[in-house]
Parts: sequence; C-alpha cells; structure tokens
Amino acid sequence: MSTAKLTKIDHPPATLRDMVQDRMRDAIIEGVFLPGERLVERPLCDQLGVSRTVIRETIRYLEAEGLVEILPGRGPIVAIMNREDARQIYAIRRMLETAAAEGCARNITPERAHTLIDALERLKLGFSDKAPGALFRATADFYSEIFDGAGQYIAWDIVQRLNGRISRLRMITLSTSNRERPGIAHMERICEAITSGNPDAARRAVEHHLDDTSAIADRLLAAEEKSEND
Amino acid sequence: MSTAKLTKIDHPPATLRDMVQDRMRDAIIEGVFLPGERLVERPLCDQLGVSRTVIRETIRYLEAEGLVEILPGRGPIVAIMNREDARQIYAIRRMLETAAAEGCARNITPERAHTLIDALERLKLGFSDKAPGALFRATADFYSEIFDGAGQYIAWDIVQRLNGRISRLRMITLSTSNRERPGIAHMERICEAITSGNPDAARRAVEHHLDDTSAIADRLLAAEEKSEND
DNA sequence: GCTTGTAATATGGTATACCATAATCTTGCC
DNA sequence: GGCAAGATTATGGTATACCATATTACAAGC
Repeated sequence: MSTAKLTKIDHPPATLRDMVQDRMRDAIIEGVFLPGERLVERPLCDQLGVSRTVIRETIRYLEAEGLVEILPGRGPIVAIMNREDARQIYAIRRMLETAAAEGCARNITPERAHTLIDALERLKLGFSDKAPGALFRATADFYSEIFDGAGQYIAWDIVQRLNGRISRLRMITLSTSNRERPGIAHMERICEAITSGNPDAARRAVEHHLDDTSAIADRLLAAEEKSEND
Repeated sequence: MSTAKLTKIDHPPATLRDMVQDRMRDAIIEGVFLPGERLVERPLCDQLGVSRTVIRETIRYLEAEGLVEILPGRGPIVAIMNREDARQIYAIRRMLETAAAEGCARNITPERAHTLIDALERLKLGFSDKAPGALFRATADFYSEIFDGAGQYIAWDIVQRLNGRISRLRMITLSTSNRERPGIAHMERICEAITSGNPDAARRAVEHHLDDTSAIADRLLAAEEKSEND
C-alpha cells in the first residue's frame, strides 16, 4: 500500500443540483426574489442554464426547507412570512441558541475560545463593511462556532433553516444603523461569557440579545403591516 | 352536465407527488425501508407506478426532511441515525415540547381541554390496540393538540420532522411492553396539568416524560451498538 | 491459482420533448 | 360595457435518451 495517501480526491462534491440549490437559496435569502414572487420554472431554467429537472428538484428541496411555498394550481412562490411566524421563529431560536451557548461555555477549550474570538473579530469587520452579505456570513460563522463548540449540530441545522426564513428581516435589522452598536456589544458579551466558561452568563447574554433582536423585528413587521393597510 | 355531482371530488389537494411523498415517508417511518437501505429509483418507479421525475422530487423533499441521505456517487439511502443524533433530537424535543405544554396550559380553554382529554382517550385505546400505527397516530394527535393549543405551529412542524427521524426508535420504545404503563401515566399527568391550567406542572410533566423516553431510547441504541461490535 | 485489466451492467445525473389540465389573458360578440 | 369563448401560459406529469461513474463479472496473463 505505498499509494495509501493518494486515495481519491473527493472529486465532484459539487453536483449541479447542489449548486443550483445554493444559488437559489442565496437569491431568496438575499432578496433577489421577493416574498410572494412566483418562481416560474422555465424562466429559471434559462436564467440558470440548467434543465427543468434540476429546477424542480431544487424547488422541492427549498419547499421542504420552508423557503418556498407551493400554491395549488399556481405553482411555487417565495414563502411569505407574517408577524406571528417571525415571533415563533425567534422564540425557537432563543431556546436553541441559549442552549448552545450554555453547552459551548460548559465545554470551552482554549482552541475553541480562540476561534470564537477570531469569529468575533471578523464579525466586527463585517459591521464596518458595506456589503450586507459579508456581515451575514460572519454572523453565521460566529454562531456556527458556538453550536459547534456545544456539539449540537442538529440544532444548528434547524437554526440555519429558520434563519433562512427570516433572512429578509435579518437583513433589515442588521442594516438598521442604530442597531449596529448594540449588536456588537451583545456579541461581545456572548463571546466573553462563553470564553470565560460561564454557562449562566452565556445564556443570559444570548437571551438579552435575542429579546432585543426579536423586538426590533417585531416593530419592523408591525410598521409594515400598518403601511400595508393604508 | 347531468353528471355534474359525480366529478372527482376537488382532487386538487392530491397531487401525485404529495401522495408518493406520503407513501414513502410512511414506508420509511414504519420501517418498510430500513435505515441504510438503498432507494433505487427505477424499481421505486415500478413499485409505485410513477415516473422517475416524481420519485426524484420526492427523494429531494425527504432528503431535506432528513429522512433520506444521499451518498455521492451511490445514490439515496434511508438516513441512518446514531446515538448522538438521537440524544440531540430528544434534547430539542424536550425544549420545544415543554414550551408548548407551558403555552397550552397558559391559554387553556374549556374546548381545548375537552379535545385534549379526547385525544388522551384515543391514546389509551391505541395502547391496547395491536397495530403500532394506531398508537403512533394517536400520540401525534395528542401532541398536535398541545402545540395547537399553544399556537406554536412552527415548533410543531419541527417536532414532527424530528419525530420522523427517530420513528424507528419510537416504534420500539412504544412497543416495549414495560413501557406502556408509565407511558400512559406520563400522558395523563401531562394532560391533567395542562387542562388544569398549570404551566409549571405541565412543563415538569413533559420533562419527566421525555427524560424517561430518551433514557430508554439511549439504552436501546447502546445495546444495538454493543451487539454490532460483537 | 491469484492478480490484474477490461467489458458489461446498473445507477445516478442531466436534458428534452410531449401531453393534459388549470389558470389567466384576450378578444370578439351581444 | 359586460360576458363568454377561445388563446395563452404555466404547471404537473410522463417518457426517453444520453452520459458518467461505480460495481460486478469475467477473462487473460503471471
């Protein structure tokens, strides 16, 4: 077995479907397709240069993820989220993220503390960045570290999907200017509590952050509802 | 149009895909397809009498649900669950279900109490029934009432999906003979706490029940792991 | 007889073309 | 101007063809 090291290069980890899935998910999350907008198959095929099969499978997948809704007889649209949906999603995130922060603080290691602090640094850079995408990714990375540190990969999966559904909302809340400073302060508190191995403080910090975030989101949605009824 | 009344009942809600999705989901949940078993497209087409497209879309959907896993270059298999997965799933259920029980107890109305008690009755009948499917459905109905009463439909959605992934485990734990009595007793305590409008007691009852259940599940998986390594 | 290289088969992945139906839009008639 | 019939569009559903790859089987060489 002299060639043991040369096993297969994980050759095509990128199937067409996966790429289209990511592209469309990102497009929905970044608001390229707005909530309620119809996702007509054939135009999408042309735009992305793939066959209907791929598009249809992708839509099925995103439907299961909750990003796409299928109206009987009409076809797929970008899922619409209402105020109550958002409330519930934030409530669930609160449970899962507090548990993750607790777990991460409990299992904290020097290495993990290091990567967490790194992620926080990138997060701060993201805030000063103009592009909203960078901040998005940096936020996801930071939380990813927390869930990873807690070993809670299934909860992380759920949180990511929930985040996809409230992405538009997060985009707005993150770019609300008066939100930036407290947002960073919250993250710093969370990071500090976790790295110092204090589960209770970590839980409280996350609770505080999410209560704040969800209140902002709720106000936004309330304002939207109001303006719709004018 | 003399036969107007005889047109097919508003068949729209039943698209072929949905039917196949339900059939396959049930088949996986009920153990017709075992974990790790390959789901070969063309045979499935023959068995279900549909085209590959439908099968493929269904598989994509079930993949997003976590019931199916896709091995690169090999194709879809029924997802395999390990001990750690189960642990995490039970932990998440614990959070979501305790919150739901609390919420339901807080909002309890006479009507809801009535439907809950009804569901509990059916649950008891289900325990004496031989078919495991009946007990499954009755359990789902009971919890559905609780989440419904709490208004937490998104959490309910998540719990249902998680339950799909541990269905095999639930099947075994439910049919474990010495599990039946305590199981019913737990359900009765939960029902009683909720209908009497006592959120704290409801939370504790659910916690107790799930700690018990997950411990049984974990023992089962531990035993399986052991026998595998013989 | 064992290994190795090659052919055959099975399967997933992708692309296309086609049909039926339902919703929508258009148009022409009253 | 309103309404109804037809045209258009989009979708769900199906069949099929093609390619790439992975597994298996088989045959040839040592």
